[in-house]
Amino acid sequence: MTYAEVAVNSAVTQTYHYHIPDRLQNKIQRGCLVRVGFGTAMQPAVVVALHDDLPPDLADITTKPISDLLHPEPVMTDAHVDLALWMSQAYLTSPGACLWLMLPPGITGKSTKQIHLHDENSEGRNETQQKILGALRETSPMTIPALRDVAGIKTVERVIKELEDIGAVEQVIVLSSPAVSAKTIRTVIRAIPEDEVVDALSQLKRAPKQTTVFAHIARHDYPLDMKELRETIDATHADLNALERKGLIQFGERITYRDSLADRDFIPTNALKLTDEQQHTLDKINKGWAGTFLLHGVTGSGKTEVYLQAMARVIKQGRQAIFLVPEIALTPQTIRRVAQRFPDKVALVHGSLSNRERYDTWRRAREGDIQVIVGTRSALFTPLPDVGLIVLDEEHDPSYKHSAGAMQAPFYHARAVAEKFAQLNRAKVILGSATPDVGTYYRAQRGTIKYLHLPNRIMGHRQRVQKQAKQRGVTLAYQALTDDAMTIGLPPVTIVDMRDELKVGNRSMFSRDLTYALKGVLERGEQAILFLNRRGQASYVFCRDCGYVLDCERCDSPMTYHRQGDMMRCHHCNHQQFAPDVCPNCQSDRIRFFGAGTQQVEQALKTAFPDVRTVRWDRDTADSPDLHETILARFADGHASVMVGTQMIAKGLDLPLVTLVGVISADPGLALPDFRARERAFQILTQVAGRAGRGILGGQVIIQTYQPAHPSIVMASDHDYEGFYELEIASRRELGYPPFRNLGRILVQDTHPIEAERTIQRLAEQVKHFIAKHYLTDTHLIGPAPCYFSRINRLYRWQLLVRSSDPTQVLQYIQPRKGVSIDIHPIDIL
DNA sequence: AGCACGCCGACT
DNA sequence: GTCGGCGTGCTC
Repeated sequence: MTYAEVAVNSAVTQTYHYHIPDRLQNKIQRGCLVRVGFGTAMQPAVVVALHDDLPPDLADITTKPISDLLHPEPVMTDAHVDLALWMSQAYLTSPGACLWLMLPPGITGKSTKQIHLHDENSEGRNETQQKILGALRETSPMTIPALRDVAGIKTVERVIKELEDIGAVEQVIVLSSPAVSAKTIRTVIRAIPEDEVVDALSQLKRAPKQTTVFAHIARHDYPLDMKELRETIDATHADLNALERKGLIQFGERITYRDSLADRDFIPTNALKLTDEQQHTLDKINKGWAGTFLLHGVTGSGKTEVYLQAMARVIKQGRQAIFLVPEIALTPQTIRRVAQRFPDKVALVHGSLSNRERYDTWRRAREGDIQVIVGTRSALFTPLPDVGLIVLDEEHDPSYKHSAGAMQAPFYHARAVAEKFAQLNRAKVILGSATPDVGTYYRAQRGTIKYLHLPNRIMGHRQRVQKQAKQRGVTLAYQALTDDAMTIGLPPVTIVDMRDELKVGNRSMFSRDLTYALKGVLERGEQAILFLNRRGQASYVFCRDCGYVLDCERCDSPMTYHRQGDMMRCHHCNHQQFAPDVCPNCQSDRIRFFGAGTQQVEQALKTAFPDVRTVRWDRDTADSPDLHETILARFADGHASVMVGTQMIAKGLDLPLVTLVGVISADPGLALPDFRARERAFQILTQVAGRAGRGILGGQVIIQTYQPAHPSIVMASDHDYEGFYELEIASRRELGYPPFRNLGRILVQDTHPIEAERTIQRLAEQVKHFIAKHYLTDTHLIGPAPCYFSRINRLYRWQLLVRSSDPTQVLQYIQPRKGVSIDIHPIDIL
């Protein structure tokens, strides 16, 4: 093994070959972190393969040596290297960017270049040179960007090169040391055998303080933390140093981990008794088949208990499990549920951990100290040695996809990556949802993945339920599923046609039905949730009298209103027309409508019911896990009786006192120019509906809409997943959308509108050329057009969608460039 | 990401 | 002619 093939951490798409110097022979393995000279710089790199010989096309190249081994052991397993290389191909991203997903930030340090003043007396030959030398006489060394500011020109590197040639300056490349490392704690331990302790104590008589300290230390035969000794028995440095000098104690170090769960107490729980249905499901998962399962279970059907027991089994086999949840579902409730079942074996991984916490979790996982990871999509890359099971709860959730707006490739989907990783590890994947992604359900129908169904809602165990019922004086109307568990029907859903409300002169945002129901809830001292679908609140136009939505005549997708010029625009094909003054369908002039936010709903509620206590739960009021907990606790404790919120209230909350869920307006999300809009709307409405009536009090759901016949609304109100699926899959088949054809998206983001458009047009030409050259008759382009959200963060956005059996093939030659993102299988096309 | 190379327009 | 700006392509 004399050559190592490595990937550096930059935008380069290739890997490079280096020879292994003698001193590193047998030390370099696949997955090792090394340092190499790359171009003129020093770069950290990961070894992806070892070779006896160079590949033929490199035969006449003189290789550079591997400069250093940065970590004595490989920093990732074979499976992780394989996964990264697969992602690199599947998502058209450099191998380096994929490999670095598996490393904690800061582990490698950064390669920086510093310019030192070498000869004090040298003179610049022109103004620019003089400026640079002047600055360096003030402070040396300086970095290139700093000198660029000083000189006021962009190509400062050239001038520095000239100055280097005349010996005035010197360039030094530094690979800074890692920004994170293990934190150690100083410890002390008794240094003499136990039977000599009494003797030693008697010799310490003249030093009473030392006697106490040593007596304390001597009682333990394991290392004690110095800091703790100082706090508990008031031991000083002097005392300890003296004892050490006398050879009575020994100093040591212990690595400590910053554990984001450390200061929370979890009361261990045992596995719950499964219903027959759950048991059958678990048995199927535990059987031989290594692959993917779809666990389709309505809200409250006990999916989580199945996950936990499947995880327990894997852990018993000495392997590890990963439990992924959507971003907004990473609530204390969820974490507690898992952490209580596997005490001291769980770590939490998500995007807002500090670098230290991330590094420590990474280390602990590598060392086999962690059996279960709970976290969001990036938790997939935790370096567990032998993953046996990956669970994706709410697998349809869009936060599993890292979307292109984020700029940081690869734009992967955690579901696809989890399945690939499981395949490499011979592990299983459980995809759980009450409303599976249409593509996932399609695969289950075709038998590519195994389908498991939990159709019944469990209310709780008979004894607990009966006790509750007695306390509240409620008669039970539920049937027993087994001896222990009772099931409960899904709550009845009423669809309210808001056009009728207008006809009778009700212009408030609450229909008569919803007002009446709220009144009842408040009188009985129960609780209600009011849900507002704010996705796509951006200005679309529809008729408040007949529900008509203006669609593009070419694309059949809703058009967007732009205040500038009073224009309607299609964000698929860029077709424009004037905004109508009257509804083309019913001639009403009430055709513009812009929806309300949570504050307005809260206001309206207080106007209607002056005494009501409310909480608002949306991204504005809760942007950290702690705030989530506070808001939730306020509601769960009964301090408020109505919760007003957006998307996030739809997720896994178990609030038994909630007997009414009101959807203020189901319409906004339906009008988005996104082929997944119907699916998203169905999912969110179904989930919201599932929030009501989880306790003994029963419950009801009221959905307000201007489109009462819309399939997403009707099917959600019937809790009819299969019905919705049949309709949706037929439409996808007809229009050639996933899962029948695949999408690729080129997104251009630029501070300059014209520049953005020019770039996308140029890229579109390249793609068209490629399609023509290869006679790709099954490939179609949608756009280029401005994105629905045409400007985000001061960046103008244009996109081109490629619809094809293999978008990766079509887009593989697009040059990676700043501001251009390629997203394979995008979920976000707005 | 850097950095070299090469083309091009502006200025002396 | 020369200098600096800018686009393109390469780094084992």
